[in-house]
This record gives sequence, structure tokens and C-alpha cells, in this order.
Amino acid sequence: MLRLYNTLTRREEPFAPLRDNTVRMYACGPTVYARAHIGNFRTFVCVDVLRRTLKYLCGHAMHEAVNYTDVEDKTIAGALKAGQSLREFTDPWIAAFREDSAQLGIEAPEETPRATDLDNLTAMGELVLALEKNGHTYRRDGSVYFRIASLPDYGKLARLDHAGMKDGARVDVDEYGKDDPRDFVLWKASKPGEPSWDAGAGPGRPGWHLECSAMALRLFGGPLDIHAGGIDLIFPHHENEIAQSEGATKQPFARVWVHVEHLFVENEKMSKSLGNDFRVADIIARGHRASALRYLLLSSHYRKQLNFTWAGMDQAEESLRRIVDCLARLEDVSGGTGGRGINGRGGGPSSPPGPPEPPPSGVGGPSTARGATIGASIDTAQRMFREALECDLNTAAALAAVFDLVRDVNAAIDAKQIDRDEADAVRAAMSGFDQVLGVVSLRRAEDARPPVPVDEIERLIEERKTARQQRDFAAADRIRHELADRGILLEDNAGGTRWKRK
RNA sequence: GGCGCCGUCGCCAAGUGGUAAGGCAGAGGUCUGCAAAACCUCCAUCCCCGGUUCAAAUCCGGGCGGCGCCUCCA
Repeated sequence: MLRLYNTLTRREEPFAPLRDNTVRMYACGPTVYARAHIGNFRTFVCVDVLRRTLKYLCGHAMHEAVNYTDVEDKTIAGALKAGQSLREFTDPWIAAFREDSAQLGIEAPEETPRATDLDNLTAMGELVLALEKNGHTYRRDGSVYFRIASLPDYGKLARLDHAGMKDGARVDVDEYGKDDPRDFVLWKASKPGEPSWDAGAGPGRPGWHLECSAMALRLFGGPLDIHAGGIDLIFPHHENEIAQSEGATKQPFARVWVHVEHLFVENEKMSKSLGNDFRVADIIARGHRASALRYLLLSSHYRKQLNFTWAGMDQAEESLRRIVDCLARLEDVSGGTGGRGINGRGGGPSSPPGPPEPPPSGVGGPSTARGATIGASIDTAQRMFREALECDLNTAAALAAVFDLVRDVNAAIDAKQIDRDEADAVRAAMSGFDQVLGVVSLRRAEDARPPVPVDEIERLIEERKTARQQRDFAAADRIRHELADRGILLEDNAGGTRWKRK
């Protein structure tokens, strides 16, 4: 059973959805005023792994929402500056986010609500009115505020001791004035030139916590199973979401809170002023692949700070290559794709969605070089893989299980101690692993678009084959070097020559 | 000032009481037209000091070092 660390209780807890095997999960999405950076994507990749674990490893149905925050100070300022409407300004950033998400192999959530959608604004208005009715609000100069003192539970997520706050730790003093500095605005009176809606609470616009509560409650109704986001959102964003939601509905908002630690870049916090707030496009421009970035993001635990470095990208690239190369060797054993590209056809996930099936029984067969059978190696790897992920998504340990299998399989292939059925069984297991990790399939999608057309690669391989048969090694090497310069590597094996992207 | 986290091989990174996973890099060997890929072998006693225990990287205390939140931020 999956165990997740719950920020609310500060403990690891067994997880099961509350109702009908469907996980209701909400993750705070991007504010769409600029292109999301790799730190943002660390969170979204980790949330994606959580989603895939719940779906493929645990066999739950998913109902997940990741929102787009398209109305708050930065989007409004950006739109004003660009002389565009809010929608005109935010549309391209949403498109960019979707593009980068796809590049990183993030599965599309079932719901991607947008704060300014009419349904959502309506829900926000209703939420404010409900809070008003329950005595949690007060109005001042056209704005509606949440009164923290009205909710004894306030602060249970962040556990901040306000009595001991440092003088220097500023408490926001809003220009409208509040009864308590910690009170926050629910519905903000718009200034001239700012977008304004009247959703029931008077003309204005939502405060920056309201949307998430409103959208989550609208989409999921009752208590969410999981609410996720970056660690910086614990306070005040998530704390205030709880206040709004529970103040209005008088029932628990979310059962489990999952927070992803921050990404650092070369030992420094990311910031625009340092110029280290890299985007996915920057990684690609440096000659790296999105699949390697995803791998890097999975190589450490989501609750630990991860230090992004270019050396780390290189290492991730090589590590991932080891897995992919092993799969290519297996395809040779399986037959049908031998001599083709590593990205060959015929790969495809062979496990159906749902919890991975137990390893094929009776796959016993001959021993590997290490004395274990392939069937036993698969069995062990699947067990270790599952145990690792069930332990609060220990992706680093899960990867180790994959590499253990890779080593056993490579040894068996060298010793010619693996038959077609066993190779197929390994490939099925690997494809089950990748349903959760999502990194091999991503690499293959990249390889399907090599820098040199596949037809040309295959023609050159044929040419080189002829040259080699005539022992014209100079010509053969020339072809390989030329392809290498264009980003394609050739490898000669017993079964022929195969190519892969650099 | 309050709350909290972290310090494991050159690099990345698991392991939270039972005697140090995995990856990258490196050294030697096998295979090989070459080049790769692959395999085999080698490569750490866990920041320091004290304590608890039959047993500690893992628990407790004290240092040293790094970081986060308390303010917009994934």
C-alpha cells in the first residue's frame, strides 16, 4: 500500500481514496504570466509521478485537476503593459506550459480549470457568500476579507507561531487596511483599468487564494484525497485555501497535503536576477534532452532539495542511456526489430493500464551469469520497484531496482542465456516501470524525430555495410563519423548495425 | 527572533538500530577491423565530539557547516 508524507500531520500515512477507488487530486498550477522554469516543472513532474503511481501501480482511477491562475497582480500588470486583454496575454503562456509539459512527458490531468472561466468565477462568488453567511468575513472599501480570528483551526497546516515572529519578518500591510494583519482578501475591489467581474460579492476580482478553493470544491465536491504543490505554497496559499474551504463548507478540505521541495541551480536559489531560472527550452538549447531532465528530476526524492547542475544533466543523460541501450539489446533478442534503430517500432507498452501483472510464471529458464534466472530477476525488480514507490515515492530507489534488472539482463544476453520469451517478459516489466517513470517512452518519442531522416540513416547503414564487407574500413568509418557529426551514433553488433541519437 | 530541514565514495543518490543500494566518472581485464555497447574485477564505514545499546550512518546530547519558511514565489 502506498504511503505518503502528509504535511498536515507531518507523518507518513497509508493512502487510499475516500470514495469508489477514484483519487480526487488537486495541484496548484502555474501563474501564467511568463514561461514556467525548471523549478516549476520539478513540482509538476513529481506530481505526475504521484499521479502515475496512483493510476498504474496502485490501480486507482484518477480525477486530477491542475489549474491555470490567469488573474492576479502579475497577469493583470502584464496584460496592461502589453495593451492586451487578460485572455490575450495569458493564452500564449498556457500554450507554452502545455508544450513544455508534453516535452517532459507529463500526462494531461482530467481537468485544467482556468480561474477566469465563468463557472469558476461563479463558484468563487458563491464561496465568498457562503463565508459571509458563516461569519468569516468583513467588508472594507468594496473588498471582502477573511477574518482569521473567526477560524480557531487557522494555521494548522503551516504551524506558524505568530507570537514569535521576527520583527524583520514582515506582515503584509494592505493598502485597504485590515482588522488583523494576517487577514487576507477574498474578493478585491478593482482599481480603474483592472478587469472586474460581479460574481455575487460585488464588482471586483478574486484574491489570489480564492480560485483554488472554489475550483477544487466545484470539481470535486467533498474532501479532496490529495492536494499538492510546491513547498513554498504551504504558507500562505494552502493555509488560506483551507481557511476558505473549511470556513464555507464546514468539512475538511483535503485529507493529504503533498509538497515538493525546491530546485536549486548550481547551489543557488533560482531567481531572475541571477539569470539561472532556466526554462525547458534553455535545456534543449544546451544540447540536452527533455527526457534527461525528467530523469534528473526523478533521481532524487521529492522532499529533498535538488541541486540542478549541468554536470548532473550529463550524468542523467548517460544513466538514461544505459536503460535505453539495454532495451535495444532486448529487442534484438526478441527479434523483429534487430538492426533497426534503438527507437524501433514494435516496442510499445505491452502491459495494459492497471497494476502491473505479476511476472509471467514459469519463465524460469536457464541461469543468468549471476546464477539467478531472468524470471527471478524480473520478480525481484518488480518487488523492489513497487516497494520503493510505495514508500513515499522513493523514485531514486525505484531506479536502482531498474538498474539491477538491467545488469542481470545484460549479463544474460552476453552469456546467450536468455530466450525470446524471457526477453519479452523483461520488456513487459520495463514497460510497466516506465508507465510510472515515463522516461523511456519520452526518450523514444524524441528518437522518433532524429536529426537525420530515418530513411537516410538506413541508406547510409546499408552503404557502410557494403563497404565493410569489402573491407573498405576507411569508407565505413567515414560514414560513421559523418553521421556522428550530425548527431547519430552507429553501433555494430552480431545482429547488425543499429543507430541511436547522440 | 520563532519554526523546520540537511551534511553518506571524485560527482549524483538510496538506506532511519543489525553490520553501507544504484547511477555517472575512474583503474585493470574480456570481447572487438575500428569505435561503441556489454560483462567481470577494483574503488566509502557514513561532518566532528560524547552518550545509549550486544549492535548506530541510522537513537540522544553538544559542536561545526549548508539551507528553507515566517513576504510574491513551484
